Amino acid sequence: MAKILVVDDEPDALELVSFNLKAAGYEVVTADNGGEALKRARQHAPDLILLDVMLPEVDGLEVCKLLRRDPATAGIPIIMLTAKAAEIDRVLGLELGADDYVTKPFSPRELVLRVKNLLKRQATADEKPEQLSVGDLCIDVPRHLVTVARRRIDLTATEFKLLTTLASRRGRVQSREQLLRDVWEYDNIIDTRTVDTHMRRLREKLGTACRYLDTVRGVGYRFVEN
Amino acid sequence: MAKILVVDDEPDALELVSFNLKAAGYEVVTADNGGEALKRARQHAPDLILLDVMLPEVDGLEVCKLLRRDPATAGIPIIMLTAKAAEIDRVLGLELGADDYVTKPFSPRELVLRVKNLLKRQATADEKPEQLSVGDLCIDVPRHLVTVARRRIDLTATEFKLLTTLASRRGRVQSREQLLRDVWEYDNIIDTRTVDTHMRRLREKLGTACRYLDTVRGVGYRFVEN
DNA sequence: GACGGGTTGTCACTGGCTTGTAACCCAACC
DNA sequence: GGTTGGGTTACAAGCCAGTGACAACCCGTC
Repeated sequence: MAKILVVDDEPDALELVSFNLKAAGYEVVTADNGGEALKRARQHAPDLILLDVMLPEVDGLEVCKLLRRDPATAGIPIIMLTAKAAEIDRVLGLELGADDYVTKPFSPRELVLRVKNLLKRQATADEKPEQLSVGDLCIDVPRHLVTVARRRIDLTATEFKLLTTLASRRGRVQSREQLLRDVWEYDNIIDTRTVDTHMRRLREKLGTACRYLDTVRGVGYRFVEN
Repeated sequence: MAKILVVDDEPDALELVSFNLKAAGYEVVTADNGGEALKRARQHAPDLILLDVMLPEVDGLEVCKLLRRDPATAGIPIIMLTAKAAEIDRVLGLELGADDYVTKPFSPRELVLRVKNLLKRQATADEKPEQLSVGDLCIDVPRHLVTVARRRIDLTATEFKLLTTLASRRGRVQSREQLLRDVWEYDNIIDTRTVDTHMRRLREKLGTACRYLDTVRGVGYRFVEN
């Protein structure tokens, strides 16, 4: 199962967390200071890091920053452990890029739940193949290329993003609000027919391949499952 | 609002806690010994349990362990009440999996605060299951797909929401008013036969699977327990 | 800076499906 | 046997997605 690096300078806390993670079936690696943490992270390539903010010498925030800077560890999800809820949500999310945090004192069960959740999110996010293809439709994301039955289709930037967003969540219905958030990056959702219009253009260009795009009345749009 | 099970053998303490929780708007169920606690927990499926450590016969620690072992109650957050702070934080966290503890004597205000906090944490951590399935009926929420015996059933948005609302509260009767609030998001409840009509359409489309939908005369509708 | 092609967001219109309501009927309960 | 409450049928209003048109905008070129 997944390997987790736990970083904390207090032996008791380290023990508490390790015990519970092991009980939940995870493999655990520990470190009791920042330098050690960086070394272990590179060495063991854990699937997730639990990082205490309060550490002697190099503190947790710094460690987090360094982990993110190193390409070898930049992709590893991090959960920060902290005593102060107030300070954290500002600094953490924005500057450092931790993925979640748990405030002390925490219940072991909650911690394990968070770990589980984050690993799951990671797992689903990870499967980001560069090429999506279904039937005779093929989408090459980095090349920004779409083909239907080997014939190239020219899409605009928005159309392409709309298509890939739908295709990457194949089978799941996406509401118009969801699409506006993810494709257009609109925060405040205003009522327009923008999504519909773009779907129409997309379908028109896709020709026969438009059969992969479902409308779910009253809900949104969906890329067919198979 | 949330339902809380309070377990304590001293009537005064029980009364004090109950009173304050009720004042804070919670529904309260009580038990004055371990056996009773286990029974009530299974029976009422509370959202949180307040558990005194010192109980006659089966003590609180044991109750906690047993609650965790039973799948029906394993997911319910537990706050332990104890006189001794020292003993608890190690034992508790490691072996038992309580989520928080409060040392006696406590201020009612603090207790309510802890309860509120834990419920909030729970709410955010809780992931609702994406797929509901009973017998040959399968409901996939993100895909917006319903199948009966592998055959796909086309439902309208309202029908789908009605079905998932009932199915997610399996076994519990939902009044028409409740359904109008949750499915239709109506504030002011007017007396119509809207719910009935939709139930009829839903049953018609579900075919044989309509056996999962009960009518409870004079009360409302229910998705069968199993 | 003016022009032109391409892209994008908004709007009005429309047909069809969804949905709320009323009327009627039947079954269960008293 | 009356009454209550839900099932059933029918229907009109309203909503919703598809569509065509268009103005605003971006961006490269002249």
